[in-house]
Amino acid sequence: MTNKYKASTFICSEIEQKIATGAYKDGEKLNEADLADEFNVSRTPLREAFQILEGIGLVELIPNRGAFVRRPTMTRLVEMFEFMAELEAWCVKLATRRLTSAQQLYLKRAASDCEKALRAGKNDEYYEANNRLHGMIYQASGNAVLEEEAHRMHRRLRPFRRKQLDVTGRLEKSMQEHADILAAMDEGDEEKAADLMRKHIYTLGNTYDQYLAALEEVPADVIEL
Amino acid sequence: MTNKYKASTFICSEIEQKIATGAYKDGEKLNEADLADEFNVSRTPLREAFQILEGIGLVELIPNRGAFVRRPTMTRLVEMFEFMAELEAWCVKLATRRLTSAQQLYLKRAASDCEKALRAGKNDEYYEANNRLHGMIYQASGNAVLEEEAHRMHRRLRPFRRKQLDVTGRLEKSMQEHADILAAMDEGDEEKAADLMRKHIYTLGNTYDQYLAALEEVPADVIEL
DNA sequence: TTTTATGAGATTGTATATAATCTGTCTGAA
DNA sequence: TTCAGACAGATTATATACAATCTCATAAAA
Repeated sequence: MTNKYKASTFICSEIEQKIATGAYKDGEKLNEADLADEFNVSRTPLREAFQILEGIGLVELIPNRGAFVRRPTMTRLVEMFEFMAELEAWCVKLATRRLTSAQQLYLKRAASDCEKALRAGKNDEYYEANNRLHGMIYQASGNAVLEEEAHRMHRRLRPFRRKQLDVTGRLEKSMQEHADILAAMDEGDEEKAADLMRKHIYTLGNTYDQYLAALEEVPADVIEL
Repeated sequence: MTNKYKASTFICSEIEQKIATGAYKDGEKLNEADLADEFNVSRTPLREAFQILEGIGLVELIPNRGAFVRRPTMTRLVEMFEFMAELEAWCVKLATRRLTSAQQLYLKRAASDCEKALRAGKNDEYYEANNRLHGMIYQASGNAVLEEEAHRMHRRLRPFRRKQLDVTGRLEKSMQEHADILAAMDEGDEEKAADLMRKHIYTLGNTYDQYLAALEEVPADVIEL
């Protein structure tokens, strides 16, 4: 392995990508020996990667049978976004009640960083600032379990996102949505804030649906929110 | 291993129990070689068990450092119940809209089985029927991702439950709550049904809190709902 | 023909061996 | 003393060896 990280981590993200892009088809069996060969590692780290992938839901592990690709269908992907939307809406609702002034400041800075990055056309920075914004909302919910689950779900959706492309000015709209959510939080209107967040996240699923419903295969990724 | 199952599965539930009961203390390091010795297996299935436990959140895996017990604090346990309550409330809300008559029938039967088991004092049967009831509500939500996450969270809470004991007639109250939830669903009042379910689950956390807040240590388990 | 046995080959599960990394202690220089 | 470097022991990560299980084709029996 050229990478300094644990081999299993690397392998995991590689396979994750291959499943997301469709290089590995749904239901396909992943043979340990073959893949170990392909990645130039032994079966041990590979099996570890399988277990992680099972946790992400991209692989099904059947005892004494092996690992099988479980690629989300269009329907399932929409359900994942629906679930994520609800989680984030709940985070916002709780955060609105419990937000400290320090957290509030942090959120505004993250939002402003998003805007700067967008104007500068720096997608990586936008991505990072956006993560900071959402991450702080998870944290500000004050429920550490909810926070973790939100992060986990976000991570599960990651391979189905696209960092690079801004389709139909979605990013511009996202900026406005961020602002609206923060405004509603400032007003202390938790229902409104939650509702806006739900739509903000769920729009992704819909946009996705709208563009790609006709396609048989689930495409590789989704625009970033 | 005397068991016919995969060793890792067995080991996993053993360690799970030991963490829940406090035999392994929070933050304690789990040494691979020692535990392998203790369970009379090699380190391989043990490492697998660690990974599963990490997914359940009972262990933290630090690369090149090892596995460390992460036993939920009282606060965290309450947060877990809070999260579960919200998940189930959402399930009920969606289920109320989408319930088929077959599913409705299934629910009523499960509820009635709960009652029979309770009267007969058969705790195992109550447990099973109760699971059927809740499981069907997850399924009837129509969102497979939500359904899975509800099951996952239920499983995570399992080691902290107690199947045997009915404290302060909690089970009797649970029966009534089941009936009320189903009634609200029949009426098509999704908000009411969701609210009742939220309280039904969350009561556990509160009951727990009420009884055991004074204790320093998180006790082994919680009454069944 | 259909069904059940059986065995070889393939594949997964577990054990063990080797490599890489960490931890803590010691030394010696500033 | 205090701190960087280095070495030894311990521990984890990975590779390989061995055991258990499954798959599937073949063949014998109903």
